[in-house]
Amino acid sequence: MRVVRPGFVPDPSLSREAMETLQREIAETAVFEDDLSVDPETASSDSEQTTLSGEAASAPLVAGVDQAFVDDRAVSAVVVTQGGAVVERAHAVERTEIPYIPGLLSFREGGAILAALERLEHDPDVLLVDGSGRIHFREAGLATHVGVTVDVPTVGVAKNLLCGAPERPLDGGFPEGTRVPIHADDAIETATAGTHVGDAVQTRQYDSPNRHVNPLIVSPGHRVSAETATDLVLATAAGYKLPEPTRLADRAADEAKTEVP
DNA sequence: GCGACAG
DNA sequence: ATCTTGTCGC
Repeated sequence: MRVVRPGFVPDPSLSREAMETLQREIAETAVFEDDLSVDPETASSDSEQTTLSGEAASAPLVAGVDQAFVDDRAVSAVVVTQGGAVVERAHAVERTEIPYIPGLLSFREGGAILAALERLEHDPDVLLVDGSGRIHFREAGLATHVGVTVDVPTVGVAKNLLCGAPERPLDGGFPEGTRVPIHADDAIETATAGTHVGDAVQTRQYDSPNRHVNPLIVSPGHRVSAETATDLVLATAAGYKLPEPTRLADRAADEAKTEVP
């Protein structure tokens, strides 16, 4: 897949000020409503499906994107899946020009991700990106930045909350399938306080008391609503905390990392 | 000045 | 994210 909005390609040489200005522009362009060809119910694990009319329908292409690092190099891996099966894998290695700065992650990792996406022969119907989407100070997290730049539906899947107010405390975890709404707070300067910007999602939980799994933080990246973003994550999770496409991309990045000079 | 902060 | 063995718990 290709860049559709060249002006949004993350440029690490920009000043912090310019980066933030670009993010506000990206947020205005982003669509936090459903505009995708994926039905979460058919996104899970049985590859070929059948429609009500008996027509053969192929499951949507759901891709996972994740990065690994080796010194000043970022390795971005993309794994495209369809009904749980791997359709294609691609990865790219790019130098990181700036350090990790909360709120500006896309300017550090975005370039490598776009490079990996451009090597894909199949265009995913939706991308699960590691990190935040709309749950961001200017509603332009990594998932949103990437989604808007290539104009593909994206979902942000993070392990920690960047900002925003959970409807209930997230400590201790919840039963599997639980979703706790996260609302915009003062830290999210571009949204009206109270706006539903994402969910804490419990994709997995231990049976007994003592130990517990923390929920994932899911938010819309682009062309996906908060509800659908969570539906997709729950539908593609298969017994583990991370959704399958993300887990696959995770280890693909680690493998690729091994072969980096 | 203090706090808060994805990967 | 990354550096890393054992260890606690199911």
